Amino acid sequence: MNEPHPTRPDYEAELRKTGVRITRPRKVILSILSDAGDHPDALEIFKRAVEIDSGISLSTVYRTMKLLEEIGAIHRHAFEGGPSRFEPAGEEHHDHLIDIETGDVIEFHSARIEELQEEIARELGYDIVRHRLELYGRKRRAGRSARGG
Amino acid sequence: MNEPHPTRPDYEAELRKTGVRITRPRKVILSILSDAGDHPDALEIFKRAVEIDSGISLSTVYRTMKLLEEIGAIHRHAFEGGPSRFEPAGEEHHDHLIDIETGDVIEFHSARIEELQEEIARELGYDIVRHRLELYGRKRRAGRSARGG
DNA sequence: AATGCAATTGCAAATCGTTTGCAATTAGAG
DNA sequence: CTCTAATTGCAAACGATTTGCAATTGCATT
Repeated sequence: MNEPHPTRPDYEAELRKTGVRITRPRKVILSILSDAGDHPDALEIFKRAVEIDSGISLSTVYRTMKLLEEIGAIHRHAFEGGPSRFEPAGEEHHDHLIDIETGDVIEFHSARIEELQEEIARELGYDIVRHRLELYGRKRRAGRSARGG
Repeated sequence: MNEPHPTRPDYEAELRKTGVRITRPRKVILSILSDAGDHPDALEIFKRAVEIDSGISLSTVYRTMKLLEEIGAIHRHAFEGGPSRFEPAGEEHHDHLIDIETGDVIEFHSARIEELQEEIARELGYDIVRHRLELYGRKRRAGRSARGG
């Protein structure tokens, strides 16, 4: 068995805390998010949800994602091109490397880069509110030396 | 007055080079881009264009931006929230700090960050094809040390 | 367990930024 | 100046997301 995330988020608790109803559609969506190891978009979440309860609508998925984002339970990422993709907010801060061939997302973190960002902003007279660092790349061809091909 | 860009791009030449027609609408749009010191979006370019030639359509602006992007004459940036914004491709590579209050864009560059990005990607087994580093912040309240000017 | 009502839903229509099909116009080679 | 393919404006189509609305439902209350 593989743990999708180090910190399994208890979304229902988070929702209750904000005085929001735990409805059937929300339960389904929340369960999907809980064990999503990837970074699905709204449509993908919708598809997974329909398999569990065919009555769920795409609007509800969008509404739920917005709700979860507002209470800070998930993060929304608008990677180049595609629709927004989501991930639980539990983990600690990280940036993303997107495989431009597969769409796979790899998380990474660099304290040094963060420091440099702060430094740059400071020098420009700004306070960073949030930032976005995305690397778009492709898997390096293993084996022979660096060659085009 | 003020030089919008260190390197004033000769868009018409670039277009001619790719065997594309220099039409009236294109001339207008190109002239706007040439002395745009900011990072306007398509609608903004359209508005400026209409002041010069009221016959220009928004579709043509979009088509021209796409064309210029394809030949590598401009860069498109999809900053959080808003529509794509454009800038001449002439300058050397840089990233962006976006003032979340005004929408102003400040350009910066950090060789060190670039290096670190490469290093990270390499360690993850990837080659970076492109990347995106955006800082979203607000002007620091002029406390004591730094003074805005 | 039944009640009541605001929160939530599904649906369809609306929205926003952008692209596209098409018939009319036009740049620019000959 | 002629010719034709490239380009245009327009409106309609687009994909992702949001919204109005009437019907439904969670859940605090009896």
